[in-house]
Amino acid sequence: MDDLDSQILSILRRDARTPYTEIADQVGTSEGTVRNRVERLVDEGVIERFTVATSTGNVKAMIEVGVDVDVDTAAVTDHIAEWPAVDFVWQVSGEQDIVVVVDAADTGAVNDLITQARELDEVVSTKTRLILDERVG
Amino acid sequence: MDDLDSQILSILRRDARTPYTEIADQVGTSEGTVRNRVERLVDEGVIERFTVATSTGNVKAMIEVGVDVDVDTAAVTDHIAEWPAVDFVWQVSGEQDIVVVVDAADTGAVNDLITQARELDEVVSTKTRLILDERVG
DNA sequence: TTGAGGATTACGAAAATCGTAACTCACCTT
DNA sequence: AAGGTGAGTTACGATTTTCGTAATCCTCAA
Repeated sequence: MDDLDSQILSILRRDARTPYTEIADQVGTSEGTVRNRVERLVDEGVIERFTVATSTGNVKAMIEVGVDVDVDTAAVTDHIAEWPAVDFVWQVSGEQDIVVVVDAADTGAVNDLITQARELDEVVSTKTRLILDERVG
Repeated sequence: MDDLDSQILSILRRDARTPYTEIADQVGTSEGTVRNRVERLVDEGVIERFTVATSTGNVKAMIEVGVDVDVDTAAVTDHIAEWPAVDFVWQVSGEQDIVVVVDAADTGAVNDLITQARELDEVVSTKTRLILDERVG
């Protein structure tokens, strides 16, 4: 993972369909080198997979969830990850324990998810933030 | 968004680099149709972008950033998005204004980013949470 | 200096993409 | 019913990208 790898990754993160030839031009090397490096990054698992970010709706939000101290946080995390419209579920350090990133059809759907979370016995608090805008690094 | 679109999306989610020709074979149509539909899905915003899921096997964190009231939050957001190791930058509602999701080499690199953020004139506060575990929905 | 191993480049063949024109088909209008 | 319209699909040649492989370059160590 040197500087060249990082540059390639940052281009692919923005658009994973950028041709090797164009990446090569941008980072100042040859198509073959880009190809070799991308293959290596995939082998090493640095690139997990090529995918599409879909937005079924248009409201994104972060829901911070607090759970009881004696709860199996990982189990709750797994459970929530199964819900529709959920992009990520993170176990985090800090006041709350779980952060759920959702991409819902509308604010109503976000609200449904919050309600659903609050109804879990393990959950003691939620705090929601709408994501107003997103930039990709 | 009919059934054909869904099939195409599900193939792209699995591997966004699947050629149109192969998708066409799998869903029983022509390359041109797949191409038209993917283009339409992109135009409609259903497909936000083609990207790579990376796991540098390292330290992920959420950095919540508060900025001064009279600051152009969007400009700060754009600026931070350029930093290395930054996955997303979100403008959010709530106490803080910006959430930066980073995937850094180690805790030291996370710390560097926090320092870098605090050094911006516009930034008045930061709060960091390590992401201990991630599930995808 | 010499050799080895890994990374990079070069290049032709194969494959995919792209632009565009022709075609199909459902739906309207008269 | 005939004719027209427009969205979606197919066809196909030109262009671009990918892919396999061989040659070259570089660095390090013996």
